[in-house]
Amino acid sequence: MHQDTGVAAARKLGGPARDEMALAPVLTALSDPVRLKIVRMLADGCELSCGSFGFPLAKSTLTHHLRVLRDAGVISQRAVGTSRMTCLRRKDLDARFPGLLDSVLVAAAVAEGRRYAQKRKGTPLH
Amino acid sequence: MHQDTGVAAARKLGGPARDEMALAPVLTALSDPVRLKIVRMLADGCELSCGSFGFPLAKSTLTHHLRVLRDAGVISQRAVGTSRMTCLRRKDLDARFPGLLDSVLVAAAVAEGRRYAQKRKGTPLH
DNA sequence: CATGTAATTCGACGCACATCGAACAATGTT
DNA sequence: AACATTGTTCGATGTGCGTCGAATTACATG
Repeated sequence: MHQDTGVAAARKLGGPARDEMALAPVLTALSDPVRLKIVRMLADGCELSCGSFGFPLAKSTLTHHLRVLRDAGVISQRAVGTSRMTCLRRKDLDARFPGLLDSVLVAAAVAEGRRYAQKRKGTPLH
Repeated sequence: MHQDTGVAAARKLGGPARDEMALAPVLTALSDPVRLKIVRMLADGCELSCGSFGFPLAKSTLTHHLRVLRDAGVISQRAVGTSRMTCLRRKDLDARFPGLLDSVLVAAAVAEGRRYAQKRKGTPLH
């Protein structure tokens, strides 16, 4: 089958191991508006299927973006039926790059003119 | 023929105003290894001339990278003799995107295997 | 088995970017 | 004035990325 080809590779729908996550790919992944939006949608810990994002994009384009995020280690995906559920690898990200994801999420909210209601507890939005 | 986005295109050497700084350009600027290195070199508040970076790059390439950083609002430059002194716009960055720069600097240090010696004290040098 | 749904792979296209060298401009220095 | 130092601007080039549509795989269900 397919086992880690040593460096990089990022096989297995899971992406790189925590220690193998590099900074540049993460920043590159987050620097695209579409991908940043994806990350923001997943920020509350939910799992979404590819079709649930609702972007006006070709499916192949979405697949591409999700692969960039996955290869960088930002998200992970698991197969459920014919779908692929996507979620943030928040724990790994926070462990590897403390504070980075949070500050990017805050910055994204700020840049959008909104306020970041430090959720992650009682307040369920949408 | 080079860009001039029309929207506040960094007309003076100072780059965009604090409120006009956007997130994507900042992340894009930081996602390049050369530019990230530049930012790290400036992280302690020092001012550096273009020649002081010591990169094995053509001067025009360095100019390009500095312009990307400046247009994003990450650095500012001022003319001193025949040199251009470059420094981080830390205050503006921290005000606009709280925690972002610090977490990126920490992440860069982590990704390099080193430790980040939180050398930020209350002393506003210069 | 046939049909349908969900997502990936596969070119292909256009644009943006990192890089370079050469020419230009601005500012010292002799 | 002539020269040296420091950066910028100007093409040019190769690579990578975002986008698409069409073909393909994987799974579910009639």
